[in-house]
Amino acid sequence: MNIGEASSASGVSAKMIRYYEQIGLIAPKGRTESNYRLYGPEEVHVLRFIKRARSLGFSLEETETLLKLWQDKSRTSAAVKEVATTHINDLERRIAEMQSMVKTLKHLSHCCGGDHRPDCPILDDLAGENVA
Amino acid sequence: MNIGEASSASGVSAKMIRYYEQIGLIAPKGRTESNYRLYGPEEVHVLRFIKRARSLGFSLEETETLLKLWQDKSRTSAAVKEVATTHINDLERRIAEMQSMVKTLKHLSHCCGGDHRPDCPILDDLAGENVA
DNA sequence: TGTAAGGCTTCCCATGATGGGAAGGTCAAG
DNA sequence: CTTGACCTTCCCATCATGGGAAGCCTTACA
Repeated sequence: MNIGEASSASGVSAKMIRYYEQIGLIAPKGRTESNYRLYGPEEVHVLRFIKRARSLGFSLEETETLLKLWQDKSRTSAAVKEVATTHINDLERRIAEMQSMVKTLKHLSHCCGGDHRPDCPILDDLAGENVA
Repeated sequence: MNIGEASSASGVSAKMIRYYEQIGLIAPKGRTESNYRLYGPEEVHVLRFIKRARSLGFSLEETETLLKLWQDKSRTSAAVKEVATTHINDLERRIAEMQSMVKTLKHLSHCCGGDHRPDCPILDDLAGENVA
């Protein structure tokens, strides 16, 4: 199967498949005489794996680690769990940061008239004027 | 004041001050004979404004909008509030996405032994095997 | 059989916000 | 007068993705 078919079978764009190949994540099974990349069901499976990992927020580097663990039959589930746990902690840290932003912004918005007048506690806060 | 002083007075790195200048966010008050950038308290105030906006998660583009509104004495607070509201919605959407990832990952982690054995529901999920 | 359409190749560029670092000019203190 | 700390511009890297050009290949149809 060509790259276009592998793309629609996996949901990963052809552009990305080539990029993943470039960074060593996945190689085509071979090439045709005319240099077209060739993929089999194995490769599509790997592409789906990558896509699922990305959709759970894993970086490509983490995804590579997970992929290697997947292919390593002598892995321990502890090793996998550690990658996941680290990622969960990272996500939770970022969520907390954003929630803090939202909290501040909602407070400022609540205090802002939102009318035709120029007075605005949001701008006052950004300008460092301790009004709100 | 030179860029170094403006940097420590505002908390924005010299590198970033130059970048913000490049994209048209802030210009130095002038230059010395030897081409050094010169800043006054006004400019430091603007830099602090930018920094605060960034810390609330606004993009540089949104920050530019807010900066223009700040400097426009005939702005309406409604215009400012709209920028903030859009940003809040964006943050909340991203928070929800990440929370969904965390939820899934926590479930998978919970089901994962985390021991010396290779069996791992996390990998099974990534591989598309509907085990967990 | 010729041609047109669409798929494939590689290569370069852009994003957003930030940092690293080199090469070279400037300033202030000793 | 030298040294070190500052400043200048310029280029490169990050992370994951997309856009697009130039050129080759394949397939389908007239």
